[in-house]
Amino acid sequence: MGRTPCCDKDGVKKGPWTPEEDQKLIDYIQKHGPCNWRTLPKKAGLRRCGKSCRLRWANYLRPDIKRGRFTPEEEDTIIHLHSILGNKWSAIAAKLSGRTDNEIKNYWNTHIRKKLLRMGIDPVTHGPRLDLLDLPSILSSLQNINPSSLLNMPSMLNLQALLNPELLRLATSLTQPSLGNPIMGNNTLMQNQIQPLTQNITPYFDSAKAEPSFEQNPPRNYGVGVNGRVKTEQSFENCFGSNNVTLCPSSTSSNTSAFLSNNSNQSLSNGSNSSFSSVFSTPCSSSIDRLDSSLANLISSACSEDDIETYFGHIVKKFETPTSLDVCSS
DNA sequence: AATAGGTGCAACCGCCGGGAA
DNA sequence: GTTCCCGGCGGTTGCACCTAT
Repeated sequence: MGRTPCCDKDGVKKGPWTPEEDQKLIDYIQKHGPCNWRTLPKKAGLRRCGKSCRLRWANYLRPDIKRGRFTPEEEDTIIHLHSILGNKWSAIAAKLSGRTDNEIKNYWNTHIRKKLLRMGIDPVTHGPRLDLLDLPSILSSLQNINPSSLLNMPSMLNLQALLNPELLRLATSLTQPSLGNPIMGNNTLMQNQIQPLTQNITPYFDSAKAEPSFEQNPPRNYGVGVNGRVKTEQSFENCFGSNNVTLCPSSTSSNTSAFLSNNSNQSLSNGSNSSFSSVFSTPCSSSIDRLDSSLANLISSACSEDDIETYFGHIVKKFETPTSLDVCSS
């Protein structure tokens, strides 16, 4: 049995609200409060559906609604929350006082979404646009890594004071045989070595300190982060520390994809469309020297927390996604 | 000046979950 | 346990306005 309509369709007005209708609704709610939307229109003298009244009140007439353009801070908040919550507009609206879910949804679809697309960022995953990536070459180059090199992983974990925790997550993900990881297979030795070491990781990265406003640290431009803000020297020092790392601003430097497709031992400053890349300077930290060159290059190729997180997030996710073969074999 | 295409946003639609009967 | 109602949510539509040609 289907639901009965929320209102009698006959005689119910649709379309834009007139100022008179608005006033009737406001008057009624101010007098009686917003209760029982189904019966409200009749009592208020409106030829409208109760749902329409609720929407009009919630999205337009409510006195606590903030009008006007979204501030950069609000935009940052929306992007951040969307990366966590997805299209949960009401949940996002709950964190932004005075903004409605409808308003945020509209703003996302008309402004932020397009802005992210222009920046090469997938507005759904908040990772790089997969339609711009040569994913097969990325995956094939990863598969070319010598598995024995990953035995140095504990050394890499010693870098936790320097490196982005997302890199750490990547490294540990690469060693998870349970994820159908094509590199490690069922290497339980690796698992046994890595698992204990990853128990007590305390990343240096402090998201509260990352990416301070451009106004505070304008001098050097290291590219644009996911939220569109310009990364600065200070923001990277906040992420990685400044002792062993030199960041190289570059407009045409290699991105992770291009680097990985080379499966390289090379520096990364050639030919890419990445908004940011950086390389470790020489001398590298001694810890990095201890790593296998393939893995070291994997790490050094992607000092941008945004780049590495998004690129490898996709790759790891790819590993985690069961294929038809996986399903058959299990 | 005319008009086609793009943009922004209010409003609608269909579906869902929770709770009352 | 089932049915029904209500409020709420996310996706989509329609239209006014803007911009480029």
